[in-house]
Amino acid sequence: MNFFNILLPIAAEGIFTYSSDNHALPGTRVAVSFNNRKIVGIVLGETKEPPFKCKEISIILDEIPLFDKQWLEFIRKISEYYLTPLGSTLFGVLSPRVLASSPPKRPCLPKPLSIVDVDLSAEQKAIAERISADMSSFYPHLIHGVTGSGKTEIYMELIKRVAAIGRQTLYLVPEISLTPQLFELLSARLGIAPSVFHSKLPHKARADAFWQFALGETPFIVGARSALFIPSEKLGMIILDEEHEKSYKQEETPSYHLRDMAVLYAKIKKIPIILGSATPQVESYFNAANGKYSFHTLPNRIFGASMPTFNIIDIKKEYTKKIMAEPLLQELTETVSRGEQAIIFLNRKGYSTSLYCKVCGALQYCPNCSVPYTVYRSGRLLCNYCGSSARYSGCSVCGSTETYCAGVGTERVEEYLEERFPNQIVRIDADSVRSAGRLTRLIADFGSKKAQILVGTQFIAKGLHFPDVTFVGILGIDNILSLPDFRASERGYQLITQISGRAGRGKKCGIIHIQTMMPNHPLLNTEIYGGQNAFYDYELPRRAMFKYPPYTKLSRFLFAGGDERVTEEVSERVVYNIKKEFPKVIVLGPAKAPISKMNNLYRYAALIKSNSNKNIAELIKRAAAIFEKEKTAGIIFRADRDPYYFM
DNA sequence: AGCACGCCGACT
DNA sequence: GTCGGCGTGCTC
Repeated sequence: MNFFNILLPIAAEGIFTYSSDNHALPGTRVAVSFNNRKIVGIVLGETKEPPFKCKEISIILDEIPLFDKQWLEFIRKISEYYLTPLGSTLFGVLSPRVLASSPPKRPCLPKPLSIVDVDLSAEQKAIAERISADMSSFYPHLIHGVTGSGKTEIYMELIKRVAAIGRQTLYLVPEISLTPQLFELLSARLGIAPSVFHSKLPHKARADAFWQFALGETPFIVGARSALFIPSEKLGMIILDEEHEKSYKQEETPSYHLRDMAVLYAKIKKIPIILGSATPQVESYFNAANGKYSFHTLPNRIFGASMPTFNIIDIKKEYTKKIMAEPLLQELTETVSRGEQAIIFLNRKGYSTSLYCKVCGALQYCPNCSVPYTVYRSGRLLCNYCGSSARYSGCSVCGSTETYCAGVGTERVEEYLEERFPNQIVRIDADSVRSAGRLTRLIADFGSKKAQILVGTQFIAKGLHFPDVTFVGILGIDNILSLPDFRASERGYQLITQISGRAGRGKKCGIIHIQTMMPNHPLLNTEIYGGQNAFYDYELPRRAMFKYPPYTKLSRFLFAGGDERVTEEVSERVVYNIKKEFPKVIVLGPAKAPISKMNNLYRYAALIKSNSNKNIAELIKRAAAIFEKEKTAGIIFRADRDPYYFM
């Protein structure tokens, strides 16, 4: 009888011993009975007979190990870095259903399509050459290319070169359903229907795509976060586009950042990784500027399309309940009458961000969270944090039904514009694009010029290409710049640059109109947008001065519990001890989190700043141990390494 | 994670 | 008197 350590995808350490008469190599999948249910796990290795009786492996599923040593090492490193138990890590990176799926009986080779080649520009060609000079070692690259500079064409060229040496490319994008235009491009350049992988696919399709890539039947796969964890022996390159996207940071356990994990995996696999963005994250820019990544820049748009110009509209003086300032509306009217198209950006969905009682003035809050309800045109109230919804039946304080709305959302902008430009409005936000088909249709409507004006949230900031858009209106920038987050400036910069990138991609040039109450805010100084490095030259010294990344490493502790006083006390005891034990580390807090109650749990947070990664793992482990000792029932502790969310 | 066991509130 | 709420604990 042989004994094996099996890693199971469960929210715990997840390593259990099972026996078998047969032999199973590390990395092979096995089906076992666990707590009276059937579950598929991964063999970690052989072990000696344990002092307790153990169950037998039901079936060994693979002849050859599906997961190689490097993959297992990768998962271990993630578990160590984010201080997440190994089983939870496995559960979090690979869906148990995919893990349990079997390879299709027949290989499913990709369908060949006709190829449409383009000539790369000299700049594009030079970057492709430099990157492909060494394809067999770990080599991180950052391509900093302005919007419309043709980064994607470089990726296509590299995918071809990697395929030519019989290896595969993993192409990671932030939100796959938002890039319908990417599929056409990939098909046209590479001559095969791209294989895609993301968590919204039906289970069967997801399993098929997983196996297609794992078995090396397709030269590349386009995927969202979860695609990084498809094992592949022949993996030859990773591309991670829009590397600055904050959606790459996973909020669920393990709370990893996909960029950091992709770089780690490339290092383990000894392959090149290409990060691309028009607005790299400050940390990535810093890494590239310091030679940790190889730095490539594309300063010009292809086909000579010009960069847009800015128009800052100061609404301080004429601030009324008007949704758009008079000059903005006028410009919009002129744009539309010239037959050109416009995009209006606002980062708030729904009709209005707050509902007040007209009689007693009370703001109507979500009953579970310290957050005002968002109002929808349909009359529903919805909490964006806990998901609770209600129909308004009167003020929660005085019962009156007379209300007024403050704070504008995309639905309200749509309504406002619909009155002025009937049948010319398309709205794209998380509510209007519940399904991928719906999004494709809305994009097609705008692309075919059935509608002249597109209103939307962040959804419209990336990737879309409409040559006739010459007007971009940004309404919500003040909300973003005022967030209590050290990345607020960076977000503002990225958003303005990315949305600007939607204008003037054709022959005509575009104008970006920014409506603001803070016209003197440094991020609205157009010099910041005048050169590729200007923002970073402004931001890096500030990060250094206030001891923020990339100059320090951050972690965030969050304590949440049903009893406010008890939660606060526990957080104080844990943080007090940590401060005492780690005097060299800066610990801020604990303090009430900006959203002080969510889902009926009161929240306290602390921020840890340290000069290096060195002590952090130890510090977090200590904090968890102190918490275990100090906690009372019903209190949760979470440590988030490299946090991106501070609410 | 799931699933069982276990102890306190509103119903036939 | 029971149904069921989800808090705690265990799974090789």
